[in-house]
Amino acid sequence: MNPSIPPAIDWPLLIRAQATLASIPPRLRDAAEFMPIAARQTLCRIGEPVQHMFSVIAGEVRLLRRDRDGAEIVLQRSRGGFLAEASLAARFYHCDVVAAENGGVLRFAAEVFRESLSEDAAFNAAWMSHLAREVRKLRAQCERLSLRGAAERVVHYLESEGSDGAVVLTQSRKAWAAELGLSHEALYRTLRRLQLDGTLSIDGERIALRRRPG
Amino acid sequence: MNPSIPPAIDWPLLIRAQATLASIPPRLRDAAEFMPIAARQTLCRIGEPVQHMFSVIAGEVRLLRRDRDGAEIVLQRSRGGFLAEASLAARFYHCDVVAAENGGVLRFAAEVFRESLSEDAAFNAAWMSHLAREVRKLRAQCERLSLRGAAERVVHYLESEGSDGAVVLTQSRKAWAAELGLSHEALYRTLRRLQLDGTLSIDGERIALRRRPG
DNA sequence: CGTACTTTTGAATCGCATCAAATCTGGTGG
DNA sequence: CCACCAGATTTGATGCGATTCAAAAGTACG
Repeated sequence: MNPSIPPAIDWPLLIRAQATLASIPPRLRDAAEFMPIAARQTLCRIGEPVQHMFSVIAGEVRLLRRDRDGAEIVLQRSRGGFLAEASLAARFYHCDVVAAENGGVLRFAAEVFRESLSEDAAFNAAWMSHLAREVRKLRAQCERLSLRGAAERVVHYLESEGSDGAVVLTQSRKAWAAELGLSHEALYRTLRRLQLDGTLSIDGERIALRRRPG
Repeated sequence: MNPSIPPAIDWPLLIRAQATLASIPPRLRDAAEFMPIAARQTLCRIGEPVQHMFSVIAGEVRLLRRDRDGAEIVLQRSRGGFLAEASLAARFYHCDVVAAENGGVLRFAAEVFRESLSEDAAFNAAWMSHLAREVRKLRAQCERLSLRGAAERVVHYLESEGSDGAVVLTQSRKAWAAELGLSHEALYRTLRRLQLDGTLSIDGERIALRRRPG
């Protein structure tokens, strides 16, 4: 909510704030740099050699690719924690990494990061389960995009991404529509329809699945 | 191509045959069991406690989930190497694992597998890059499913999964259609159209993107 | 206070899903 | 070896739902 750049950095606070960061070994932590970022700022581009890993501290950062028409496709959104995890094992970035709003990231040298993974068992384990979580999330996303109708995708999203069938959107509905593989008009109409037929309860940014009477 | 069950197992051969298997530590290798599998055989079900990791040696094994209509959604296909990697970090399977054809898998006790990962650095590194590859693959799949038209998905598949724009299908076109999020009829018609307009060259199971004269 | 973007609704169009049905294929058992 | 069967492949007709184009109203931000 506060897009301004922190004047001084409370490291322990920042680092304790996120699960994976909590297990970062001291050596890697000391080698990290805080980087304020502005909306639309590009952190790295597809094809560039991998030199850094990023962890989002504030704001939102996205992994983007573009189709041949130049239309953006969002591959990942992060509002906290690491992103572009797969690039650690690659030589070149396979996506653009772009800030969606003002905020800040921690920047780690890829080389030091890799060394830390092999030296610190706890960090290694945390990273591995982080990757596994990412795999599960992506599988859920693929499953959702395989569904035919707009309504089915919305419900699937609430069931798999929400807690107890409810989510508080952290993005515009337009952006949500893109994530669901729908036009924004289709999403608006679907939400309206699901609200009217009693499937959903919508209160501002909070969208919840109503328990079926059956 | 040979779905019959090997009478005796040439371990070194099998294990050297696959990249990730090559770095399996001796202890884990010795604890592995070869398991012949028949088409449609279920290796594990969603919700069951995770007790084994599987590596496909012959045939094809799939990760499935079902929507509420009971229609299958294929989350992963493997014709060699590990699958359901994310389950290693989980307590319960989050998908069904089912053989698509006759073949065989190696079965590893999950507990021993986890211990080996923490004890053997080379194996750990191989597993990590395996996970990273999976993440990239899934992102490509999501990107593909976000594309509007059938033709665009086919072309994207050839560009991202094929070598130099060409693939040799290892599955039926019907199954491919499901993977692309299309009905099989739509895929047949799209292939036909792309072949006629010169975008594709199709020769049995080999499907290749023709170089544009532009 | 203006500008850019999101949200919302309407109307027309198009592509894909769906249903139907014929042909082809590989594998099974008699 | 052939008849048979299940599933894959292929083509046609139809309808629906999502996209697209258009435009108005609402909202955030400098």
